[in-house]
Amino acid sequence: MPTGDWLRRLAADRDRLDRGSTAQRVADVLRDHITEGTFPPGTRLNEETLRSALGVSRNTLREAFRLLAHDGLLTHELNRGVFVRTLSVADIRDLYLMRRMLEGAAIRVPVALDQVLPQAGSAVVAAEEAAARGHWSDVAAADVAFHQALADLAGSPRVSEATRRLLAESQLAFQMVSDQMVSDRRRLHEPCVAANRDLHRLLSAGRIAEAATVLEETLTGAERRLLAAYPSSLTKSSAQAH
Amino acid sequence: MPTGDWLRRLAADRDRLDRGSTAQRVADVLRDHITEGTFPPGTRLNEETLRSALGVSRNTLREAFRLLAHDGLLTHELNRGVFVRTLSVADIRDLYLMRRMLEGAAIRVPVALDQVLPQAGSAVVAAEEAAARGHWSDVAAADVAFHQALADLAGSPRVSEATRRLLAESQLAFQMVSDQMVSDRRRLHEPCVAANRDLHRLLSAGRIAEAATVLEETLTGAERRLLAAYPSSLTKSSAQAH
DNA sequence: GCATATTTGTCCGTATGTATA
DNA sequence: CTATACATACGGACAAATATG
Repeated sequence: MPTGDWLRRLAADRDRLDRGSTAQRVADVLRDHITEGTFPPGTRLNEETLRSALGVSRNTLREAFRLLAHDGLLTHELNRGVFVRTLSVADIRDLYLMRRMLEGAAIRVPVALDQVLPQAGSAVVAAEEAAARGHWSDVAAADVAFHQALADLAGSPRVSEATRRLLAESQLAFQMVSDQMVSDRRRLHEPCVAANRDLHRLLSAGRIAEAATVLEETLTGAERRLLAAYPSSLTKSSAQAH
Repeated sequence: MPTGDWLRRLAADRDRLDRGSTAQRVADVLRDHITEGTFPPGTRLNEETLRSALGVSRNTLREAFRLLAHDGLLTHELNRGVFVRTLSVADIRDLYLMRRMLEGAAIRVPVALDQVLPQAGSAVVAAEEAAARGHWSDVAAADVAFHQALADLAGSPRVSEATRRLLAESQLAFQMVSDQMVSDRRRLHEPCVAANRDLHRLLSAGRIAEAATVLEETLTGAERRLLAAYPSSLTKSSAQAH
């Protein structure tokens, strides 16, 4: 692992560790850095380096690793350590297959429609505002919130939790293909804004069957854009360390 | 925790720890004992007792606990230890809601039909034979294998893995209501045998829409039987320890 | 309510096995 | 093949929380 700029930022995150369960907070800090591209997919996370940078014990750090591995953001390789998850083409297809299953089923059984639909509406507005300003990573975050709200419609803790993990992995997929380039991120996220607006409108009107169709097309479109951007990023293999 | 008959059986399992990652193997041993009712839901698992019985270190045992908590079989309570998961009525409803979503979607997109359908057939035969002999716990195991095969039809690692966890939790639900009584277990599991046979026949014939309907009814029926048996088991609170 | 014993949470140091240079 | 680096597993220690009398 290269001792770069992120080491300073990790040290600055040490004050965030003051509240809550230690391992959980460490996991939160690392999760942010992973989804924001500080640690690109394929990066190996060194135990000792992170331990001293964060000022926690090995057991605590390993517990945080386990939490993130549970979310699919890290992979444990026996006797080799933990790595930021790299997604294959098959992974991306699988990811979106399961998202279509869960989110599609959730909007067809909208038990918690009244409670959750406003949240979806807020996410749509947030995405539109961020898109107008060209803040594409904020658009991505709002898109995540929107699709989480769709899954929450089922009123099922397990469906919501499973979707939370799938969405975290989806962000990983964007990290793999975007390389933080503005043009890439715009091309990937811009189409979602209008689609989510349509979806919210259809759901508000109770036109569930049409909403299901739009959702299916939206997710399939996002999958297609990811896969189209994928091959180019295979050549530049992700940065390793130490 | 009472030092009962299970202590001997745990000691006998020590040789199973010879292959694979230690914590993973410990988790496998404990998982079997939980799903087979050695440790009923609500039981507190004592670290020191299990550690000495299995002959592993505390850290390794705690790692195994984390793996099982990840599968939803154990729950961690701060400074109180780990307990075998107890499922509420809401949990059981949620469990079967998500199973209907995933298995239902899987049989509608039977990508891996040729590879997986034979396994489903074997599970049907095994269930029929076990039912003829009155081995209801074997019927339950075959039913689990059958529904796992249904989920595997999607050809999706994530759907298969999620279903694996849901099925483990479902077994927990049966543990909560059955109390190992033969009449109870028969009433719970017997209806599944013929239904699974029907399902397999319909899938083999490519009659997917009908299969989806039967699957929906089967899962809803199992859920209904579990919930009907649930209230009576609330009075006799689950056995605690020490 | 209080004091005691037990149990868990956290951390350290070390030995061993494995992968990599 | 040797050497180095690293993860795994073990045992021990102490503080904090809980359970027991």
